[in-house]
Amino acid sequence: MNRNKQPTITDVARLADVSVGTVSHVLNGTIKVSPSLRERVERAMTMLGYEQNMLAHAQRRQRAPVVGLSAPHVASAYLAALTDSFEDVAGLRGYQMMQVLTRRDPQTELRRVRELLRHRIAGLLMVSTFDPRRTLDLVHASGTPAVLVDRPCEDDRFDQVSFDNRAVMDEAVAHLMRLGHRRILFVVESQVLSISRHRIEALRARAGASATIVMEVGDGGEEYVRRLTETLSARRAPTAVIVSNSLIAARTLHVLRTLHDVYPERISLLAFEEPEWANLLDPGLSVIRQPVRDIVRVAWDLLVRRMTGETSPARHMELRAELVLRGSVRHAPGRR
Amino acid sequence: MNRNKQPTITDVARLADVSVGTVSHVLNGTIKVSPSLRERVERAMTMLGYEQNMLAHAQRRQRAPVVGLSAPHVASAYLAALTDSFEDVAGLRGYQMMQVLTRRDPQTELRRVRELLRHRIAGLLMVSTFDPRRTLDLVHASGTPAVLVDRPCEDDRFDQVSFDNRAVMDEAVAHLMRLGHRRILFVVESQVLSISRHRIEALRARAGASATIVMEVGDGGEEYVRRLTETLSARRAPTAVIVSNSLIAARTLHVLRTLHDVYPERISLLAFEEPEWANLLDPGLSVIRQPVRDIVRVAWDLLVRRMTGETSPARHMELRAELVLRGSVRHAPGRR
DNA sequence: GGTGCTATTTGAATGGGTTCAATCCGTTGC
DNA sequence: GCAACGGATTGAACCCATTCAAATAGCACC
Repeated sequence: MNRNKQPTITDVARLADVSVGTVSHVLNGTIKVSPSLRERVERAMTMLGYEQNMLAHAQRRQRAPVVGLSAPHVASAYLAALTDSFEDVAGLRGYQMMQVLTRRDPQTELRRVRELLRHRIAGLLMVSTFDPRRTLDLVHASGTPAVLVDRPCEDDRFDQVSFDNRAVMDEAVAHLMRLGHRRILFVVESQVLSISRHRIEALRARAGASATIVMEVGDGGEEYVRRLTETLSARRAPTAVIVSNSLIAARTLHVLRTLHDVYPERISLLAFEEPEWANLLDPGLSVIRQPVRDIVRVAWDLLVRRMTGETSPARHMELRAELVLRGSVRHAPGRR
Repeated sequence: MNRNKQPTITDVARLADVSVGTVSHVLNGTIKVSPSLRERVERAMTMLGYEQNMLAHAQRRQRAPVVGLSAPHVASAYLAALTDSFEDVAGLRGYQMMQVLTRRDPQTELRRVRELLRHRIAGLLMVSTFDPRRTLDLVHASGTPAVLVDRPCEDDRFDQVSFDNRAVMDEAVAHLMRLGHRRILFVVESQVLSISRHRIEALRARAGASATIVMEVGDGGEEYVRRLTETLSARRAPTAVIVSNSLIAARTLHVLRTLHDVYPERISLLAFEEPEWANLLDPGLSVIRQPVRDIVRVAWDLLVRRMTGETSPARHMELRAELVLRGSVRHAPGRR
């Protein structure tokens, strides 16, 4: 393994017989350099196999050409797509992506984001935990531009982009009610998550509190299977289930299929997020589709604005999500 | 936005009335500091809200506490899980993860990995493209420790960890043949990928070249749907299809279901990778399961060894993959 | 040839840490 | 009481870039 010292800007300058300043200017296009010198410098760089040291670069500039991404995990199709999009757009603009995972835990989020900030990243995208306050204080104190994505938060210090969960939930519930559903179960990861609260509000506002059950299930482990089975076997069981992500959707489908003769005839299923397999099932899974590339694009625009020094008041943007109906949503039993 | 200068180690030293050296030693545990001084320093740090500047730290040490991950994308369940595991294990050891995506293109890989290396990362995990040679030369020249994951490569300069694709493919094909299958279609992303070559070798060795068809389909777009439909509708159509990843599996399932009365009775399906939905389908999807956490753990161990200066010859480790049979694999039609 | 411009080029100061040789100081042994 | 020792502490040099004030070069015009 060749651990020889790599050439520095000084080596390049010596070989090209120019000052280090000139080399730096060629490297960064800081000021105009005459074609002849530029060429000499570039030749020297390729001869030596010189690679700019971004640590020194960033150290001097006080910001690394790196953007951070903090998210709960990357296991869900939704967050994987978000990560993918972000890397794509950041890479195109010459930024690297440094990613931390919060495992849904505010403490972990605080610790990992603190570590990120120590690297003097130029900007940060956060898909926050249910309680990001201390983390946000830290980010704010550091002066690092940040945009909160997907999960709105009572905080007017940061730009935010999210989906209009209330509107799409209202649309979905209205549709279920038109189909005759009068008892709706909503399964959420966590009630304290802002998006869950908004969805629950919309659900209750449209269907009435007495017609709804909310079940909180974390990541939907074995315990969930038991509770769901019980709830769906009760005498006045729900006729429609809405789940808040695709991981829970998978678990729920499993349960629905073990119960005898209920799915999809007697119980309808609708999921937030659109996993790749939604359309492979029979019946197809009805979903609420959230356009990931759009949210990343909007968030990136906001982030770039802040990174280039814009200081206008924080904005909160909401994008529309889309209700995609497939065979998993049917008329309530006894109707039509 | 508070863009005031953050406190430096000098500020801390002044406030605690010690030298900067002492503060640095408290920060990094470089040498022993007496409890009384240590406490004074720590108090000063919290008073000022000091956060270590990792750029300066890394610049002096010539290595950032950052590990790189280069992978084709994160859209597949397999690569998402790999990313997740890597972030987990790296985070536990105080490293940040900087990720680049190669989009399956050697040029992009070269460019993005070069950018990574400029950040003087301490180590690199690569899930390489089909032709990583120039990238590997660059990595080698930089002296950065690296481990090649999942996709073996003719290169004895780097440690490698992969699954034993030949063995598991042999096991799978042997099983299909016992069930009477004599014409097997193998659908791969790209034939030039080393894992594809190994799988194809094992397939042909076991089933005979004349009994196998290999179809190359990239990411399995519309074109693939057409070609697959055609192949499966031919007079002597294959009775078993093996696909090399879960994205292609999804597409393939779709096609199988549009064809009339063939799946799963007349055509069996087996997929490399285990997507979360494998067991949700009816029939369940048979898969070749590749334990992701294991491969990351092994790779990390190797990487740490190199990062701490071990110079033994490069090792090539192979892990066993596991054949998981479900309803999608049946007897060939006419048999039993 | 000299003057006055402008466009390039230079190089020393700088960023915020780490590190190591030198210093300091308290003990121990005689 | 003094020398030798060893552990704790110090602070100047260094890492490799960027940047800006100052020097220089090139050119047109008289």
